Amino acid sequence: MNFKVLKKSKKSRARLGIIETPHGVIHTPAFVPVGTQATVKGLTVDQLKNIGVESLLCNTYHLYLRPGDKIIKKLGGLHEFMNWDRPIWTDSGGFQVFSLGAAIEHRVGKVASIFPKIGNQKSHRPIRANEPITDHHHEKFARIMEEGVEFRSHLDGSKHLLTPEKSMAIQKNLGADIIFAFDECTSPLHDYQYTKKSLERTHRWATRCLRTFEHRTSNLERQGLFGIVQGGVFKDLRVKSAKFIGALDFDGFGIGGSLGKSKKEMYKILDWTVPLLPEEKPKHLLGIGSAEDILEAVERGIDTFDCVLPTRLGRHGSTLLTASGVALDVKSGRYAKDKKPIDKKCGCYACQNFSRAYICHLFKAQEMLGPILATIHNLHFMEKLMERIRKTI
RNA sequence: GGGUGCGUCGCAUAGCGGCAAUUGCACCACGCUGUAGACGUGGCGCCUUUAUGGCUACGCAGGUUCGAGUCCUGCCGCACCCA
Repeated sequence: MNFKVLKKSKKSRARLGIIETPHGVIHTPAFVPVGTQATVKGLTVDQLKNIGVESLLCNTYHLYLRPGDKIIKKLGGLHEFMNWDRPIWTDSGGFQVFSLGAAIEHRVGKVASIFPKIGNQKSHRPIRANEPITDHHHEKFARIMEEGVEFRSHLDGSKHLLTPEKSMAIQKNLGADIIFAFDECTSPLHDYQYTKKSLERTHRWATRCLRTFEHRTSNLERQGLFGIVQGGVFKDLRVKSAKFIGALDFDGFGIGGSLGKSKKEMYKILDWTVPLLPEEKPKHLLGIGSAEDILEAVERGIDTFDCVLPTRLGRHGSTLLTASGVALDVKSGRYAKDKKPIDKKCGCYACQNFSRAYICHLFKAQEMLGPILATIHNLHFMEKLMERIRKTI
């Protein structure tokens, strides 16, 4: 993997670049759709290519559990398996440490503006490490240790130990072009002490990943390995992490973990960390993907993004409409007689061919074409957004 | 003509003396940011000062009871069976 900065903005830290991988190039800034289980839910690879998608992000944890990384390796690797010949990224399983662990316990997402509305709680006190779980319906599936993370499979309850070494081995078997170091994504409700402890462990895991990872002579032939900066909302921890991870021999960097309780906090986190990372290497903001957030992050020097938001919103019947990312709830009955396309200025397959009324009907009737068309629209929207950003730089 | 059963919030259901009343569907609103998510949460008689509030409600009319969707009588309607 190689990265070249082609142009730098004079107004901000934004830059235009190109990532070269064994399976082709990624023009940055780029949005990377998520295809967790070796598929972007609902879409064929041809549809993705028509939209202009250059790369996809798949998931180590999910593919390890099913069908198994060894099977995928035998079948010729992930590219061959899913018939996608363009670049693939794989997440390390680090996010599942959170989503199957603290997220269940704390009932939150990684951006804490998504606070739970359960009960009458208006505010959340920070959660201390090892605090007992009181609600049995919210028992977590992940237990974190120095060695790695013990998962209880969400599929069949079986136990699996995922370690930095194992994550690297799985990701090697899957054969993605860009892979991530195994980390712990912390919760916005974790306090300073816990976040610090977790950060130090993630740093040790990062060096273990690098030690396991095979560096070959030619950069272009081999996988690129990205290290992940953690530290939650705490400035000194983020700075410490950016310095530590940034000094290691990674091919690029991800900014991960809890990104605070508001968008402002997220932007601050980027302001603290991005300038401390090697300038010539690509920087990825993990799991962020609203149009507004992407614009702010690009200005702060982020090159690539992955996010489930456009695909998930599409499946759930919300279609992205405007540049600010405001969604139109196309499945709502108020569009049942609306002849207009989702967005009359949009050139996507859905908007060129179908009315809101038709797509609304498909959702009401639970026809699979509804989520498919809405997903096409949303990914097209993201692709155009990134294109516009690249032109502007 | 005789008999049996049944009539509950748009539809379908639960309810067997303390009920504005269960559940599913439909409908409506909101949420979703490295995918346990084609999902989740809430609402769904009317009114209001939104409350340990008021009113009106389980085919219709009476009755028993402190209290009736629930028990009794009659009527109406529907279904099935026997003539």
